[in-house]
Amino acid sequence: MGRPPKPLISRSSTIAASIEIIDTEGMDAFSLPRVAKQLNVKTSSLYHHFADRRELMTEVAKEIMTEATVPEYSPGTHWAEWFVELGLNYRDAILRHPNAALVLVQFLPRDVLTSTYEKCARILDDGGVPTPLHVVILDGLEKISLATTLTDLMRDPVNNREIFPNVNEHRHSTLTRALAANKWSSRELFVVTIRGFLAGVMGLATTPVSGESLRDFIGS
Amino acid sequence: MGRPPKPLISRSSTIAASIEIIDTEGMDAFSLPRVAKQLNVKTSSLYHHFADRRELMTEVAKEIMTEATVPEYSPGTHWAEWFVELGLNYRDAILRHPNAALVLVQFLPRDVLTSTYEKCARILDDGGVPTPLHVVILDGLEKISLATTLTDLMRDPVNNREIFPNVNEHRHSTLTRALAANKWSSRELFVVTIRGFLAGVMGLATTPVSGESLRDFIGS
DNA sequence: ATTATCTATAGATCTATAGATAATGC
DNA sequence: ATTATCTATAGATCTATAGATAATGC
Repeated sequence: MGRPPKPLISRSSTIAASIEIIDTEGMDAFSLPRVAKQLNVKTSSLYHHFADRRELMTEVAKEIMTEATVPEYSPGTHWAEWFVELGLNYRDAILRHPNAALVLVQFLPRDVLTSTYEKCARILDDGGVPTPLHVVILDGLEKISLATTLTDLMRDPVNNREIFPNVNEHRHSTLTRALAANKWSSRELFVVTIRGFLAGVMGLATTPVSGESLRDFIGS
Repeated sequence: MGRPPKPLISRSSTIAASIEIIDTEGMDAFSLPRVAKQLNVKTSSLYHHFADRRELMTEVAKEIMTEATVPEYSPGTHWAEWFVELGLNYRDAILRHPNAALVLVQFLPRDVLTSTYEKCARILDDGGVPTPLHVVILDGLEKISLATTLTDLMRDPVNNREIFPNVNEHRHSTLTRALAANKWSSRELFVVTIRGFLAGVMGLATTPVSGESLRDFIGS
C-alpha cells in the first residue's frame, strides 16, 4: 500500500480516538491495537507518531486538562469566587471523562499547570492575600479538585447517587441522621468545601485555630 | 505432588505478598504469576483462594486502609484535632504504600469506611457541630486525605521535594515568590489544609462566605 | 469425601521492531 | 531522499479452567 496521498493518522486524531475509547469502553479496553482499529489503520503505524504507549497516554492526560478553561477575572468580584469557578471547571473537565481520571494521576506532567498557577498567584496577590498563604491555597485547591472527582468516581461507576453506601439505620444511627440532614449534592459539596477551605485558610492568617501552635502539633 | 501436609497458601499470606511486590516493584510488576513466584507456588493454585484477580486487589485495598488506626478520642481536646489526627493516620497509611494508591481508588469497597464514619459523626455530635454540616465535613476530610496523597505521589515518584516543578523565575515570578514564602512541608500543608477546611466550614454555619447565597451561585 | 496443591494448556492479548512499499515534496 | 503507511513477526505476558494427585480430617 505504501504512503497514502493524504495522511491517515495525526497525533490529534489519535489522541481524540483514544479519549473516545476510554470514555465509552473504559481503560481496560484501551490499547494501541484498539486505537488503530478505531482509526482503520494498523497498530504499528501508530508508532510513527508516538514513541510509545506512554507518550500517547501523556497526551491524553494533557488534552483532558486543557479542556478546562481558566476563567477571566472580572474585577469587583471576590477572588475566592474566581477560585471556586476555576475548581468547578477542572472538576467538570475531569468528570467529562470519568474513565480517564486515573490516567491523569499516572501520566499528567505536573508542569502542565504551572502557568495557570502563576495566574492564580497573581490573583491572590491582587486580592491582598498574604504571600505565605499562596502555596497552601494553590496546593489545596488542586487536591480538592482532583480528589472530589476521584471520590465521586469511586462512589459511582455509573449512576449511584449515594454519598456513603450501605449505611445501616440501626448500626449507624448518627451517620444516618447526618445524611438525612445533608442538603447538598456532590457538586454543591464541592463548592462548599472550596469555600470553607478558602475562608478557613484566610482565618489562619489572623487567628490560630487552637491554642497550641501548628508546628508544635505537627512535630508530635 | 497433591495436597501438602501443611497448606502453602493462605489469603493473608497472598495479600501480604501482593503488597510487598507492589511496594517494591510497582503495580506494573504485579500479576498473579508474580505473586505465585513470591510464594513458591503455581499460579493456578491462587485461584483456590481467590475467585479472580479482582478479589485479590480488593483485599489488598482493604488491608492497606485498615492499617490506619482510628484515634481514641480524649475528652477535653478539640474535636477538630481528632480529625486532623485521623486524616494524618490515613495519609500515613497510604504513603506507606505509594505504589498502591491507585489500587485504593479502583478497588476499595466504599463501605469499608462506614463504621469509621459513624464514629466520626458521633464525635461531631458531641462537639456540638450542627448536623447539617456533618456530611460536608466527612466527605471533605476523605477527599483531602486521599487527594493529598495522590498529588504527593504525582509529584514524587521517588524523592522530588518540589511542590511545583519547572517553575521559571522569570515567566512565573509571582509563583516563584509564593514558593519562596511558603513555610510548610507536604505534611504540614496537609494539616493546614484540614484545619483551614474545618474552620471554614464551621464559619459557614454562622456567616455566609459572600453576599450571594450558595444555592444561587451553584445554580448559575 | 474433601481439600489444596500441581500439570498442562487454551486463548487472548499487548508492545515494539524490521523491512517492504508507494506517494510526497524538494 | 523522505515520509507514512503496511506486512510480518518476535517475544513476552496474562487470566483462567480442566483434570490429576495426594494428604487431611471426619
